[in-house]
Amino acid sequence: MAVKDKGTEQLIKDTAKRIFFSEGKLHATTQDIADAAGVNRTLLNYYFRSRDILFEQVATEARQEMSAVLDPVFQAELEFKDKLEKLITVFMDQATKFPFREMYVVTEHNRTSRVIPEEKKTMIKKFLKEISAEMEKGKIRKMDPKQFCINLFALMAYPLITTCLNKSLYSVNDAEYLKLMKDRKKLIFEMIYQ
Amino acid sequence: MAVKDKGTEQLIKDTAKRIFFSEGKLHATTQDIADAAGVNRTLLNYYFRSRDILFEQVATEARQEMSAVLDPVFQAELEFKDKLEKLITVFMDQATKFPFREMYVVTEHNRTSRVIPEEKKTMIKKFLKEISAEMEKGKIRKMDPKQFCINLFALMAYPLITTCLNKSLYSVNDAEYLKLMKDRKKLIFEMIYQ
DNA sequence: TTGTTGTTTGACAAAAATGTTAAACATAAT
DNA sequence: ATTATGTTTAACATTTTTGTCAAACAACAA
Repeated sequence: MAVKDKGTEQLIKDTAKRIFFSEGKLHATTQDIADAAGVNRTLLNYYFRSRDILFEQVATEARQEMSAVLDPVFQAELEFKDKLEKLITVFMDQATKFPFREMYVVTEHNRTSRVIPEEKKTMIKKFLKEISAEMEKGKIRKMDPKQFCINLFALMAYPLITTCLNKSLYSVNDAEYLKLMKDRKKLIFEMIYQ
Repeated sequence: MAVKDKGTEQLIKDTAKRIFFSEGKLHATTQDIADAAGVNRTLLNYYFRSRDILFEQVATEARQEMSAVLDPVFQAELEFKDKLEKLITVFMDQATKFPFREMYVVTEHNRTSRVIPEEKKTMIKKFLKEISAEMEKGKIRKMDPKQFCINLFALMAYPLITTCLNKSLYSVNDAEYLKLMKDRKKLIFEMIYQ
């Protein structure tokens, strides 16, 4: 029997997150999740009433977990350089564990066109200002600061979403690809800063 | 009634591609597709026998269309600089029309771990060699050429997948985002070359 | 006209996925 | 031992999605 330390409810959520965010099986059924968790499917209904509620809760927690990790970095009182390094480290560690979590949020956003809270937008605007300031200092190539942000997240997120495909395309094994991803932290920083 | 010039069979495939690759509705049912095409759902079975066959055919054609557009550029006898510019133009035009086509191929690849044909790998190896040569010439920052490739596709593909989310996050409208994407062609080139 | 072919439709059947219920079970408190 | 509480299970019901089929239809040839 699987580990049920934190209780069945938590086990079910953790399993759903693993299937969605780590394995990228976006079409998983409740039966798939129950099987992977080693529990009776009925328990998903017992704890979450319905599939939709479970999925919504998982999506909500995904957003919260991302915010909990990223927001403190965005808002930290750090030199921009240090903030950027921190951001890259933190984001890529997360994206290594849960490469499809952002993709899940994106497709959910497409489906529901959920509203982004104002404070989040404000936070981003402040970050964009910091980027602009850094451009003035000549530390970053001049461009629309939004482009800088878009570049940053593209460079971090995309290679982990396409891990499986890339390993095939470039004929590298798991260890080699992991090494590539590890090296990227420094590489991305050097690419966009100074 | 919708345009059925190219015949119902083609209309169904085109509609499926639009829903999957342009709108990013990866969970679409046969009924969704039939409705969007304005035809009776039974016709999907009449022309394609089953949902799986239709979806597989759509995936196969997606790969073929991407190859048909990209391979000639990869294999063209051009200065690396020109090849790179061409690649960016061609890829981003495609990705603008079908932002989720690559994502579809990726998730399909995850599901089926389909084998990449040897000639494709060979083509990529040759491209990686060209990248190495360009690094020797000092035209590209030195790094593992695979990283260069990964960077390139990340910068091109990701912003279009996350269009909807980004428009919300950065508070820009459709026209402004389109402009950003248009400007990216030049921006990406300048970022990774010279 | 009649027959032939391919296409389209609605009614129905089957399969897949989700939801509900009552009963079994475990555990601890009384 | 009994009751109470929360958890788990199997059997069943419902809903959703997919597949089949016979009949209707259209266009055209004999």
